[in-house]
Amino acid sequence: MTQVNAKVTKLNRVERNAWTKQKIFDAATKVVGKYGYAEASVARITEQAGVAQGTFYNHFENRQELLDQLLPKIGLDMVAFIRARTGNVHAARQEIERFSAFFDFIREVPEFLRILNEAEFFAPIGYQKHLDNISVAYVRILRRARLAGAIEDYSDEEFEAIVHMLMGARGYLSRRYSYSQGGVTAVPDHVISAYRKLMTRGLFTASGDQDTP
Amino acid sequence: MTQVNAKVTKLNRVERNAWTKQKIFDAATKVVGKYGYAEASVARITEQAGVAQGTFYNHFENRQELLDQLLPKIGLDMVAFIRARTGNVHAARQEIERFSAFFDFIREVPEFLRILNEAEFFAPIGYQKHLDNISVAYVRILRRARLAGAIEDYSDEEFEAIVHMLMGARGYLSRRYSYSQGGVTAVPDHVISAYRKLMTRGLFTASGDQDTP
Amino acid sequence: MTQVNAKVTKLNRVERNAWTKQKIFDAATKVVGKYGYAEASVARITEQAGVAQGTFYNHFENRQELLDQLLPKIGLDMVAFIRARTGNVHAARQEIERFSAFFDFIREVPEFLRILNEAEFFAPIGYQKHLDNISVAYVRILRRARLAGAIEDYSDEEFEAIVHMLMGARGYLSRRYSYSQGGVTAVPDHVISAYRKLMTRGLFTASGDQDTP
Amino acid sequence: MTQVNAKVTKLNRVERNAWTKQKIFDAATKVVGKYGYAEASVARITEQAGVAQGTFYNHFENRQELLDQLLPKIGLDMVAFIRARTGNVHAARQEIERFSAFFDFIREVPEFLRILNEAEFFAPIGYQKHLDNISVAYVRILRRARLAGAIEDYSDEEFEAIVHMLMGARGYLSRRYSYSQGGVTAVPDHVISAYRKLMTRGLFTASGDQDTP
DNA sequence: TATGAATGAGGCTTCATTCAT
DNA sequence: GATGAATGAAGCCTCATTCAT
Repeated sequence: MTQVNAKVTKLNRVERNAWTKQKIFDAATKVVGKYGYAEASVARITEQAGVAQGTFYNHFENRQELLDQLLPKIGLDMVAFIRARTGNVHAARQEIERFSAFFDFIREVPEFLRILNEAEFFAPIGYQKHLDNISVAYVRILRRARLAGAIEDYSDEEFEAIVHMLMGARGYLSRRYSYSQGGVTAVPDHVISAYRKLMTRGLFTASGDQDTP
Repeated sequence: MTQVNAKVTKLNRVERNAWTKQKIFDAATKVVGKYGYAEASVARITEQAGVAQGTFYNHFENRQELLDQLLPKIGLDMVAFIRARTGNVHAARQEIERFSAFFDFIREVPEFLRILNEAEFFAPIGYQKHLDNISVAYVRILRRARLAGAIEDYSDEEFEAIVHMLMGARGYLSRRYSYSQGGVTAVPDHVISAYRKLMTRGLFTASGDQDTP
Repeated sequence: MTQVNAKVTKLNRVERNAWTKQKIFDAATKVVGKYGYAEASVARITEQAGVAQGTFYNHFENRQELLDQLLPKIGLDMVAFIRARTGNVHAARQEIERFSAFFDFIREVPEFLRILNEAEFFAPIGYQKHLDNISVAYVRILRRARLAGAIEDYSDEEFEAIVHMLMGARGYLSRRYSYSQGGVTAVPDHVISAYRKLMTRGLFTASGDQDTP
Repeated sequence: MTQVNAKVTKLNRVERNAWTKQKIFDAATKVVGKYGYAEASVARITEQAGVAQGTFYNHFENRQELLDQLLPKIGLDMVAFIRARTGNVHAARQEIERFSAFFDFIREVPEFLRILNEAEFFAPIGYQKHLDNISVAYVRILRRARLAGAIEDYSDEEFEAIVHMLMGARGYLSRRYSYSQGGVTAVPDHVISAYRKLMTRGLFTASGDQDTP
């Protein structure tokens, strides 16, 4: 929602063009964030943007194209946000920080949650793009941790699975704890601590369970 | 999809009634599984069921009511399925079995995945009911494992968070690995092994990370 | 709403039949009175009567037939009611009494108002029958008053027109003043007095207006 | 039914817009006049208007909104029509003229009758608006007549009641005498004369009836 | 490029009536 | 005669998209 220019002063053709498109983008973010994809009709979006319905089709092939661009765009903002909040500490600590920062971002951009959650079904292309963005970056982080000795005995393939688990858990928890009527609430401490424990010791004690049966 | 009777032999009124409702249920399962809730119009469902559109409203108040009944119904089938596949072994091993059995069930009832995934947005009431069904049972299992000494140092609140994480991870992975055009594929071994490791040792080594900073 | 028998003791075939039909009648009176003809679906009426939908068609050719029987039936109750309230006084006084009694009846049978008012459009056949019932009786009354010298210089044809005017005025006023949420209110005194004046002196003074121009 | 332009020559956007709305209005007038409100489906109206069903909703929020605008619109035409036909004569004579002119208008705009009569139930908002339009004007006329000495001894409250009676009688009579299959017939002379007598002398002779009993 | 009215397919739901039991 | 599930036509409304201005 990078509002380019609150006051239109003197824009050339190209700028006016981009400015209109941006208005539509911002409107879509608000509308989808508030009502969800299903209720995000072109009429509603253009009304919110303050342009005519026809204008929409000068900037997007169709409704779906816009919807599919929404999540990846904001998703990158999220990556930047989380990276900025991650200190230079031990890998396990970093992961907890990322976990927390994720929830902070949701509070910062409340629309994100709904846009993310519903995207899988309403904007599958955009969703896939977002997933790739995130998971590639995440696996890289885990590899680096392994090099540093903070992770042992996980293969690259297993990393990928782990990343998906973490993303899944995260998404799930965010839906469970972060929705609140009107605003977004913090995640309770016990969720954080459970996450830390799971990350550092696993759930079960080793006794009585051997890896190879 | 408990097809009561493939051939109508001689049913009394009550049975015919139930049979019709079941036909609608089965049809809905197929339609939602194939096209998703959003495309599951009453017209499509009744056509698939082989009844008139009006008949639908003799059995359900409205479209939403049916959609909200779909997941909890199949969800209980799933619980039974998983329970039947869980041996009397150490708690950690059991959890892995459950994890695997979940994916087996998806192959058994391929519609379940989509019905589950989309329910959160399209059938929120049914989704909540399903969630409660599952998470209550799950927390009980974890508590028992704690009593048996297989889990240490997790509080009840943390259990709840863990359950949500596990459910989230599971759902996510199922979407990632189980969709295939037309059919459903098995989950790769490295996903299982990654899961086992996460459960039994956590992700990170303890060195360099203290619980209290 | 002549509830034949509160307790069903021992009825033969014919009596049971009449009893069922009466139940449907009473139910229709309540339903139309409360919701209007448009909302008086067969389903609603039979539900209120406590019989199955199919039963309805054992007693009435179709929905319309019932609706058309409703008003004439209650209309005759009204005539009887008004007659019972009309004293043996001068014709003009009698007319005022009838006018008042009409509004009393509405309070006695609150369903009547709606059944009467909407009948013109939803049960035209029944409406016409009711109209004939009433207007024939009314003209007879006026004739008698003319014989007695209480009315002068009105022809039979003009009587008919007057009756229609009186009925029209009455119906209109009843709608204007008698509806109240839930119950029925009395008609204000000034309406009664305006009516009396109109009946006994007309609206305009004679000065300056000759009958023949 | 102010047909702006039978042939579309060269209209700008605003004009085209108004023109379409007018087409829908005219169509609705015809359809309601012919079939009544209950049968005036959006499909029928738009078909008659020669536009798509969806177009309807570009000009009216919903079906009811149009229906509620219909009567007040034509009602004002009627007021103008009647006023144009009312000469500068004695008040009583004027009232007779209005009475006659009302029936003339019905012959001029045959749809009006049905639109007026059914409005009370099918377009209550529009009906109320129309009523207010008319009755306010009517009471004003009566007051002026009282000032001029043409009416004596009626209070303002009684005026209001009288107006309602007159409107009721008029409506009733119009339904009784003006409907004819296909066309509209004139009102018989004896109705007019009965009306005049009622207005100028009342119905009953004074003898034997005192105002205070 | 911006506009916004026009389009028409498609969705959900209601309801009078039929008919097998 | 009573039942009530089944039927299918019809109604209102939404909405993505097109197109003339």
